[in-house]
Order: sequence, then C-alpha cells, then structure tokens
Amino acid sequence: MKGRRTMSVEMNELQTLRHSAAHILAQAVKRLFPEAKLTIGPPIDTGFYYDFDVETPFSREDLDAIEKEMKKIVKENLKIERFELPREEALELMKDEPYKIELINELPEGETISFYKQGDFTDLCAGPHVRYTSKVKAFKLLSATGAYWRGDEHNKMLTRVYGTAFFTKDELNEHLEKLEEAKKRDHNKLGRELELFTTSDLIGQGLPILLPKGARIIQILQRFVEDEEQKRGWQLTKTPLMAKSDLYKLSGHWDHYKEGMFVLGDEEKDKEVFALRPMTCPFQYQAYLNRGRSYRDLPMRLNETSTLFRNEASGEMHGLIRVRQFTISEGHLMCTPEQLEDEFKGCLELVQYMLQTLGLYEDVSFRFSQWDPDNREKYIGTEEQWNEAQDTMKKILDHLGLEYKIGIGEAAFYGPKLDIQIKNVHGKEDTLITIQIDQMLAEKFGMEYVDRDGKKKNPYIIHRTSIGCYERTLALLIEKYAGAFPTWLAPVQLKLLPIADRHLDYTYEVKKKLEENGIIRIEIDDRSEKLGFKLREAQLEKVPYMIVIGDKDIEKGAVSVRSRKNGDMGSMPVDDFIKMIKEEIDTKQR
RNA sequence: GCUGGUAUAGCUCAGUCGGUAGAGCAGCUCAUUCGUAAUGAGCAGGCCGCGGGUUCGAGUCCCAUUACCAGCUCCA
Repeated sequence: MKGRRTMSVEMNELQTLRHSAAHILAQAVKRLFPEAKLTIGPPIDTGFYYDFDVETPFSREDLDAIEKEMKKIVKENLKIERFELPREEALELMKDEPYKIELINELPEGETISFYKQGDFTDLCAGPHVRYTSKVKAFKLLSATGAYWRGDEHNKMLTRVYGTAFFTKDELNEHLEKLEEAKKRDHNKLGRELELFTTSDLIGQGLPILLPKGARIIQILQRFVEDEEQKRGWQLTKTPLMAKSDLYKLSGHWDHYKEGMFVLGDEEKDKEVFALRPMTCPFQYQAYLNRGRSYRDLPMRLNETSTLFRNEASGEMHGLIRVRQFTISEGHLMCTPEQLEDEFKGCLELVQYMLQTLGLYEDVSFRFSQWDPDNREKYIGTEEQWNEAQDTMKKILDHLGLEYKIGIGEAAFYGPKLDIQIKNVHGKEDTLITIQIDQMLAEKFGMEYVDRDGKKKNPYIIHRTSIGCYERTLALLIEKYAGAFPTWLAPVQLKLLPIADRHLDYTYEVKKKLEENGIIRIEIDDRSEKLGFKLREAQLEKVPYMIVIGDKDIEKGAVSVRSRKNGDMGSMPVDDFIKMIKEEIDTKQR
C-alpha cells in the first residue's frame, strides 16, 4: 500500500487531462454529428473513452474527421468552466439528452448537480477538468466499437470511441510504440508464427490445434505439474469427459450453467441426455463417494489433468486465452473445518511455487471474488451459507496477509473464489488460477465423513488449479518471453549446425552424446546453407542454443556454442557444454 | 450473442473504373561446402474463405454464411 497515495496524485492529474480530452471528443462529435446523444466519457488506465448514441457507428474516416475537429477545439483554447444548477434547471438544460436526464434523475436528493462548459459545449460532469482546452496537447483516437449502455447487454448498444492522451507528444509516441511492440508479442500472432498452434475453419471457433512444438511445451508443463502435485500429496484421477444430465441436475450446473455446456441429445426426444463436462467437480466427488470416508481419510487431495468443454458465445473466443475446449490442472480437496486453513495455504503455496518457477508471479494480482446478493438467481445456497463461506475465506486470506481486491458478482455459482489475475500483453485481465472454498456442493452430493465423535459430517471442499489452464498459461508464457522460452520449456532446446557435409558424422556423435545425457530436444540443420543463414533461422526460431560444428571443433573434440541471449560463447569441450545446459534445465533457469 | 472491421500463393501484402491474377519471403531443383543473423540461378505454387445474386463479364458490386481481429457482454 505504501507509495500508493503519491501514485494516485500523479494518476489523477493524468486522469483529469484524459477526462478533459473525452469532453473535447464529445464537443467535436456534437459539432460534426449534432444528432449524436451524449452518455458518459471517463478516463481509463490507458486513456479515455466516450460513449455516444448515434444512428450509424463511426467509421475510421469519421474518427479522423473527429480528431481533426478536436485539434481545432484545442487550438481555440476554450476556457473550461464549472457551474452548478438546481435539479429542475439541470433537467431543462439537458432536455435533448435522454441519457443525461436518466443520470440526473438518479442523482440522490441533495447531491450537487454540476456541469462543465467549454465554448459551445456543456456536459453534466462531476469533474475535475483542466482549465483550458489548450492543455490537451498530445492525444489520439484509437478505435470505435460497440458498448452497451451501462454495460448491460439488455440495453441499447452505443458507439464507444477510445482514445489516449498524455502531457507531452513524446509520452504519447512512446505509448503508441508500446502498443505496436505489444502486437509483436501477442501470443495469437507469435504462437502461430512459431508454429505452436493453429486453427481450422473446419474444426471451428475456440478449438485450437496444438502443433508439435506447442504440444511439447504443454507436455513439459503437465509433467512438471503432475510430479509436483504428487510430491505434495495429491492423488491423480481420470474421470469421464461427459456424463448424464442427472449429474449436472444434482450439482446445479443444469440450472445455473446450462448455457455454458455442450448438451448431447434432445431432452424432448431422447431417453438419456448427456453433456460434455464444463467442470470436473461433480466427477471427482464421485471418486470421493466410492466408499464411506472417515476423518482419517482427510484431507483427501484429488488432482486431475482435466479437459473441459464450455460453450462460450461466439464473440468471446481469443487465441489460446479463451477457448471452447481446454485442459486444466484441476483438483479438489476434501477436509475437516480444522484442516481448512492449512490446506488452503498449501494450495496457495503450490500455486506460488508454480508461478515463481514460470516467472509469472511478479505479474499477477489477487481478487477475492464474492457473490452479488442483488442477483440471487445466479447462485445456489442461502444468504447465510454465502455469508459464512465468505467470512471463512476472508479470515484465511487475512491470516495469509494477501493483498487483494474484491470482485462483487465474480464468485462461482457454488461459492466464493480467490482468483489470481494476470494481464495479457494488451492489458486485458484474465483469471489464470483460482482457489475456491465450497461448503454447498458436499451437502448436495451427500459427501460425508465419520468424525472422531462418530457423527457424520460434510467436508469442506477446496476447488483449485495449480498452474491454471494449460492453453491460457501457454499464451501468457509466449507473451511473457516473446516466444523465447527458458531452456527447460523450449520445444527445441538446441540446434546442431554442421558447417560442411564432412562435419556430419561428428555432429551425429555429438547428438548421440547429448541424448545419452537426457538432452533430447535437438534438431540438426544439415542443409547445404551457409552458417550465417542457419544461425539466422535458428535465432528467429528462438532456439536457446546453437551449436556450430566445423574442422576446429572436430580437431579438439569440442563444440562452438552460441546462445540465443548472449551470442557467441566460443569453443568448449562437449562435456562442459552438457554440464552447463543440464544445470540450466534442471534448475529451470529463466 | 451484440457493434464495427478483415478474408487474394505456406507467410506479408499489391491488384486502378467490373474486362479473366502479381511481388517479396518461404518451398522445390541445381550449383555452391562456406566459422556466428539472409550465396546464386531456375522452377513450381491460386475454386481471390465458402454459397447465392446482379452483370455480356465479378478478386472487385449486393445478400447470406464461416473464420479471424478490436471492443462490449460473459468467463478459466
């Protein structure tokens, strides 16, 4: 929390500038499109936006014209003045702006109703703003998209114009360059270029094909995760990918998650209807229910590398980050109330270890995802149950000293979550990992254990992932490392580059020796190309090590090593290189 | 699902006013056997996303559809 106050002051000045930029945008739109209706236009992390209700959405040409008009307004150096009005007069002033009237009517009694006026433009606004339009020197309009009024899909879709603004032109240009850089790191572009994955029109949306290199990385991650989970007392299950609707009716999915499921069959016509699983919970519960359990069986930690299917709406898919079929490092832990805190901590420690090893820990933030009491139909359970579950979770989080923000309405339908959030290269935040406490499903499924006192009780259940969903994690790793994976993760760890054909025999000898030492992700480039050409290609493929083999190396029984990161490392005995790379792989160096 | 945009060779892109398809890179063949980021020459490569329509004629115009991109909604 330290330092945040000073940060927020700096941010406020920038936000004020951007907020004023949004007003200048609205003024320009009103001048060029008088029939446009105003709604809201706040500053955001990366700039600002303003939502308009217009007959036809703005085209790129419209944006260019609007931007030109904005520059004029800046040049006019209009004074930005605040004034206040009583409610009646405020409504009269805004009589042609239905959205503003809606906003005014919602202001509580006694609230100040303030306006900001600059030249021919006046907007309902709490402020603050810069004093003159000329202060807004460095700005750019970026895009026009659709956005629902008040973020509700049942409302009308408005036209949102995004822009950004900075104090100086240099800062603006730097920001625009960063946006360009981000495009190059985008997993969806880089992942295809590096042949990690592809998609096919015939297979469909949200169903990526992992190519050999991408599948290799996921295999490495999966082995790492499963081994680490086993070390920490988790037991692997393999449960079916589909089940009868009966299972989901019991779990609550049928009532609360059916939209998100692929249902096989027709309830009207077929005797039995199946559905592909969107979550693993009810399946692993059946493993728990295999026989009667006692407190001696607890905690029971069940993990599974679990493929899930979710019928996401068509506009929601994105590369490997949002897909319809994915595989997750899933797990469910059944324990007694006394064990809950320690077990939760254990789950968190596993996650932290994973994220630290992958190098993603510095990029994540925590979110305590709670239910929305105003939206009861989204959830199972009673208010008492929710309050109890959230209190329990809050206590644990506070004991752990975690810094977190609260997400109202972000809970699962069966319980609150600790979500570990990460931003992609474009700044869009997604959940990477989740740890949840569930007091409701055990009861629904009749999961019990016999306690010391001989009484039957429902266990607490922790739902968790340890590395999250493999596809999404891979996406974040591609962006984190710009495709240059640490050697332990690299799909091809080294390339052997013989200079001429007469070096081939020795090259195969070196390959064999490496393989005998467990270094097996090797390629040989035996094409009759010049060394520089082979090196360039290997470098562009982001292979960690390039091993050059020529006369000098054969003479000395050595290899010439070039690292992706540091360039030419000179000649070294084969054994020395093996020792070096093994050490790097074994310690999972970044 | 909603709003907008895009779709031409494996990739990046050009293609004028509607007149029958073009480049660079990659690929293949040949020559070259080379020491730390591109050797040269030649060849081949296209149902212009898919389906309709308008037209004498459609890569180009219209409609529909699929996929991709940005955003909204939703979500791991």
